[in-house]
Amino acid sequence: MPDFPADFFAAQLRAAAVKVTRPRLRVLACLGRAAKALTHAELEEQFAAEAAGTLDRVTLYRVLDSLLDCGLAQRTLDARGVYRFELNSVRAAHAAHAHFHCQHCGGVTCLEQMAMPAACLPAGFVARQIEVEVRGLCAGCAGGGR
Amino acid sequence: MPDFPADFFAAQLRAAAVKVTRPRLRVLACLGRAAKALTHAELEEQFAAEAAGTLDRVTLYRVLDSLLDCGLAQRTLDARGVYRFELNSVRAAHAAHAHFHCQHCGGVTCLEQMAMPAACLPAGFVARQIEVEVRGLCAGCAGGGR
DNA sequence: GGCTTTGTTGCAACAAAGTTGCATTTGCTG
DNA sequence: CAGCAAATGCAACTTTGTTGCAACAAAGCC
Repeated sequence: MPDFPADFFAAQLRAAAVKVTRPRLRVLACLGRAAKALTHAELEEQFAAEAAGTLDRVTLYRVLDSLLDCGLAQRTLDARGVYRFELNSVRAAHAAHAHFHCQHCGGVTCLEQMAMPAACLPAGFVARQIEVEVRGLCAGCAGGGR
Repeated sequence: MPDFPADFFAAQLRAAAVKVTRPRLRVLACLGRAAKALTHAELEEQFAAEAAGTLDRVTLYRVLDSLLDCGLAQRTLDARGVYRFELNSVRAAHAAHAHFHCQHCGGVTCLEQMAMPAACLPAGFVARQIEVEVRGLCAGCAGGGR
């Protein structure tokens, strides 16, 4: 995860013609610090632990929406059907390789060595990202469990 | 979509050592009839329209769970993060090719001509299915909108 | 710097999707 | 056909996400 300079996020917000507010900066900082994409609930927890105090549920949803709108963050669904939010810059690195999803323990493993297919689309279609997910059993669950 | 013989589903349930009940048969018949994977809400609607009368929300959830357990159905998340249920036999055909997901209109297109990658896993991992999703803009949205 | 405007925040209430507990009914087995 | 375990239906609840609205604050203007 890259380390972000102090005023980095504020500059990004200004560049996107979006107001620079404390909640937005807090969310960006938190997402920048996180190793993984976070759910709304996880973000809320983080803020509750911070000295700056809790952040309203709805505000958090709306902040995240605004970050999606201006292209700073992206949203994906996890295995439970819950949205996870991630800085776009961080996400780009993860889109580049396949992921393994264990159907038993739910764990996710990066498959960096696996070849990604080339997009082969009908005329007029534009590809922005390709996601490959392999499902099955991880070493731990295949050996012992189920 | 294949056409299922009269007693087909009952036989499948018996084979899976699961009790043959009216709700389960209704759900299987409905899924067998459907062209696409259905959500819980869509199934409920279908049943409300049927002469046999409505099916309890919770019962429907539990019936679907039991069908997942015994391997007759599968569950995936749609773009909204809602579960969609599908007969396993129908689904197998769809897992074999990549899908295109339009980020603008939300439409899904089958990419039958696109090559699927081979799974390349760490030792001990077992692959059961590979899913490839290309995201971007479909012909309609790339041309006109956004 | 103070003022205005417009977008943002926080609160309350709501909606959709899914889960849990429990009493009753139903399918299967002997 | 009697008994039992499993399945059903009902009510209540949890989690996740959304909408409406009044109070507030950031950015621009004088």
